[in-house]
Amino acid sequence: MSTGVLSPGGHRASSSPQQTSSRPRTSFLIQDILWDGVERGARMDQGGIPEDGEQQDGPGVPPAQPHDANPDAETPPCGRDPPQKVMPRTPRPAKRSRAAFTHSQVLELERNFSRQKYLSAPERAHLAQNLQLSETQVKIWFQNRRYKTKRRAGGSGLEVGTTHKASTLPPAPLLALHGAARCLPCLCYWSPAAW
DNA sequence: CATGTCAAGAAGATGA
DNA sequence: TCATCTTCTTGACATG
Repeated sequence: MSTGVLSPGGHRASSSPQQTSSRPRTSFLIQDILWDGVERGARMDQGGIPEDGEQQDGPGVPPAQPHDANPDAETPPCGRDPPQKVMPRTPRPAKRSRAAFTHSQVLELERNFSRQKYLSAPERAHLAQNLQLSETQVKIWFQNRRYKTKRRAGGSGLEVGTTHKASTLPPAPLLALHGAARCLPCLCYWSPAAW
């Protein structure tokens, strides 16, 4: 990877249909990870979201202190951001938590994504730093975003809405939405169905 | 309660 | 060998 964007063709496992043989989903691994989450459970009460030790990039241990850890996180006007859902406090071993990125974080991510679908390591690092997220989170976010885009747009033309019915949207207007989001505060939660 | 979304986990594939 | 990719699944949440 030199500088610049990783060309999608650079890596990419083409479109090899992976034998989706019933993979033995390993829930235990998650628990394993959350193992120490038990301790974290205490912390979870605070924000509802645990923190994980950041690791360079290693999959497995999710990083970060996203969401509310972001000073940038202005209370979203109408988003689903509010990470502090009054959690009844779970006595049980901390479950896998779902980090909710803040409005501004998502905005920035989206903005970057609309410019480049692939980030180089330096770019990712920079973005992560800017957003106060871990590189892993940024990486995962881009992965998920690409996949989602593909699925949604992918349906475009072909089996639209085989699985989803949200196929009714134009595949691209990320930027357009961004602009709109800036103008319309309530778009902060760009109706998910509209992606 | 059913369904959808999201972030992340995991398996397999690939290029350097 | 490693990092990253794609794809699918899982688990937590949100909403109708």
